[in-house]
Amino acid sequence: MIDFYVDRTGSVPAYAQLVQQVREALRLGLLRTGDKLPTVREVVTSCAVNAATVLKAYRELELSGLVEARQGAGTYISGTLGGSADPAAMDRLRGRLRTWVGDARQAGLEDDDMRALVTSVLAEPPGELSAEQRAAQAQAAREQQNPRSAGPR
Amino acid sequence: MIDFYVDRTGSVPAYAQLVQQVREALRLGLLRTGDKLPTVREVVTSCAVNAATVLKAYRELELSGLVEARQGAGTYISGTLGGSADPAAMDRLRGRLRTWVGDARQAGLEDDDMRALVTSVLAEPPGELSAEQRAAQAQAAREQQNPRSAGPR
DNA sequence: GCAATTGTTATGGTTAACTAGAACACTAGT
DNA sequence: ACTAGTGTTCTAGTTAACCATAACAATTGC
Repeated sequence: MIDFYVDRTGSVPAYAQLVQQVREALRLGLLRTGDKLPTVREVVTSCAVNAATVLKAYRELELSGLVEARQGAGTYISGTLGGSADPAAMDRLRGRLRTWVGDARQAGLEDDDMRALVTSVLAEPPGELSAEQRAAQAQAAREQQNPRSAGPR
Repeated sequence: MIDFYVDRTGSVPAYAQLVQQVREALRLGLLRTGDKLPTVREVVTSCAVNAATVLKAYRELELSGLVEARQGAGTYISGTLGGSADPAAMDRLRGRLRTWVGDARQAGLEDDDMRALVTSVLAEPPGELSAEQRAAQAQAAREQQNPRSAGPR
């Protein structure tokens, strides 16, 4: 059971935070089709928000086909998000990212610095790879297909 | 000269978008002390927002010590953000991240999937559970929630 | 059938973000 | 001194998010 966390100090609407947490959990595989979301009243008491706010979040999720609400029963996951990726590949990517984050922290970068870097790289137009980057990418792809035969790091 | 971009379709306040763009440019080294920001009226015409909105953004930046506004002259960068990291190290980290993003794309991940992964890794305290352990925990929680049925209906 | 639980709707009020238009105050260049 | 460009303030209005309360509707479990 996902448990929500709402931060009212910022300017991010509470309902948007709830929606985003469900979407993120779906992307990470922490929620699957059939899983039950907390009831509206549970979220109301645990997050100190209004029922209409929770309902707005759940309704937005339902409109995008991610959940299904049934009166008297509850709200259940009914869709997927991106999760078409192989869990094992996902896990390898997470491990490499964890290493990268560790190195970045050691270089003095704060979390926000890393987030800015990610935003910047994701915004770069794809397909402008240098030969060096292409080689590195090919090597990494080989390692991902055959994780046992670890090549030069 | 930075040029702002404001998206009014979402629920993110316009002034917050301006602030965030300046902070991000500072973190990436795209803006330095002494650089001039666009004038209030320039932003008003280029982004179709109100002068009060731009002023609110610039004021917030000034309160956090990042910029300095001088009447009749303009608004200038007067502070730094995190960017204490060595530019060369920054470049290396960017290159590695670019490779990682390429591999993630090849594995079928969308940009939002990667963002969720980054958020998740940044949120885990040093020495956190591995992805497999987290998945196992999520599965156990699901089974405890729905002991006999596999889903709704 | 009945009671408890759940999602849903309705009404009204509060607050903050944003917009609009105008005017003011300071500075730099001529 | 003058003009133009700059940041700044003011008043007023619109919109959206959120809260509070209550009632309604459908399902579940006994």
